Amino acid sequence: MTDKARMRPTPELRDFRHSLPMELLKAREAAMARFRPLLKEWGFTEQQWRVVRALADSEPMDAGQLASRSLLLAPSLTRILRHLESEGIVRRSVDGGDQRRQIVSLTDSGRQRFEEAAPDSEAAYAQIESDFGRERLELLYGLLAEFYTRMEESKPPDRLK
Amino acid sequence: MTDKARMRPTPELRDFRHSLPMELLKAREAAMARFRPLLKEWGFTEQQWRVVRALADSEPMDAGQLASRSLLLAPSLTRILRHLESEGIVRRSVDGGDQRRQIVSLTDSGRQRFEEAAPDSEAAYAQIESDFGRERLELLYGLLAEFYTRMEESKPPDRLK
DNA sequence: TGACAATGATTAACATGTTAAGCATACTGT
DNA sequence: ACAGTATGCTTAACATGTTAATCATTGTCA
Repeated sequence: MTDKARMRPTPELRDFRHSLPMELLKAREAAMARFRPLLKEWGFTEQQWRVVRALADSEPMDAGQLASRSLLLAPSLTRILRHLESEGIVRRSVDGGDQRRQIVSLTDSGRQRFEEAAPDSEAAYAQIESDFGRERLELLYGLLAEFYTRMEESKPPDRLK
Repeated sequence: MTDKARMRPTPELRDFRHSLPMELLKAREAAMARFRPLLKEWGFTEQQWRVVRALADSEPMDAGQLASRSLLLAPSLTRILRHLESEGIVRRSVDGGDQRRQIVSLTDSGRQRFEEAAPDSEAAYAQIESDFGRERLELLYGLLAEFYTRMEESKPPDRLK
């Protein structure tokens, strides 16, 4: 690790643009640019859509699992569920066995709204796949998965399981 | 586009976890987990640090370039600069040639605070590189760059140049 | 069983993300 | 010079990110 530093001609830092978090952010923004306007048409924010998708995938679910699967922190999820509930998209109830747990499920109307918006979302995804190439996309998925696996192995995190 | 849908045995959507934006987010979170606590020690948020880094890299700069290089939207940058200015970290002045432009530069104190925090940041980056492997990291950088290049080519975006 | 720690969710407070609107300065053509 | 438009930044309003504190319910163990 000092080896690399020693070989540098100057003690300057690496080019500040060579930052992994920023590169990941740029790529993510490039992808989201394909989804955001579309989701807006259907009345969902990016995060609301993640929640609805997670529920549509396997419902019902307690809030903890939901947070983890939709990559949201608890306080954000609390607010989002309050909003989605007021829109009649989700329903909350307390777990019988553990009064602390919230069981969340889609309402009929919620599932319907998901099914309306889903084809557009799928189309955007297919377009990305086509623009970037299926093989390269799979390679990228693999690298990303490998990356965060390594990160979690070598340093104990407490966030976003 | 309908071709692919027709070939599916069931009309179900792909596994909702197989979402590129979410995978990018997970990877980014895994990386940021190494930086956030450290930056907090030095009194910077992630975004404030991006701004200070950009300035330390090439100063002075107008607000437009700064937004672009630190991957921030204008309204966010406005608030962050107001904060950094009140902390005595940056200084703002109007461009002589174009009264609309803000020229932003680091104060001596700002540069000093950057130089204090930078080694920790570099160390965290070196650790990530070591944990994931230099070659794989380079491969990932390349794929990410290729990805957003493709995204920008095939669809005209107006965000985060 | 009764203090005590652990857990699941919410609230609080501040920072940022996101879109649209606003405002001042600069540019353009006539 | 002047109306019209474009540009650079700020404000506004709402949604989410982030950390810490709070609150109720559970689990533990003496």
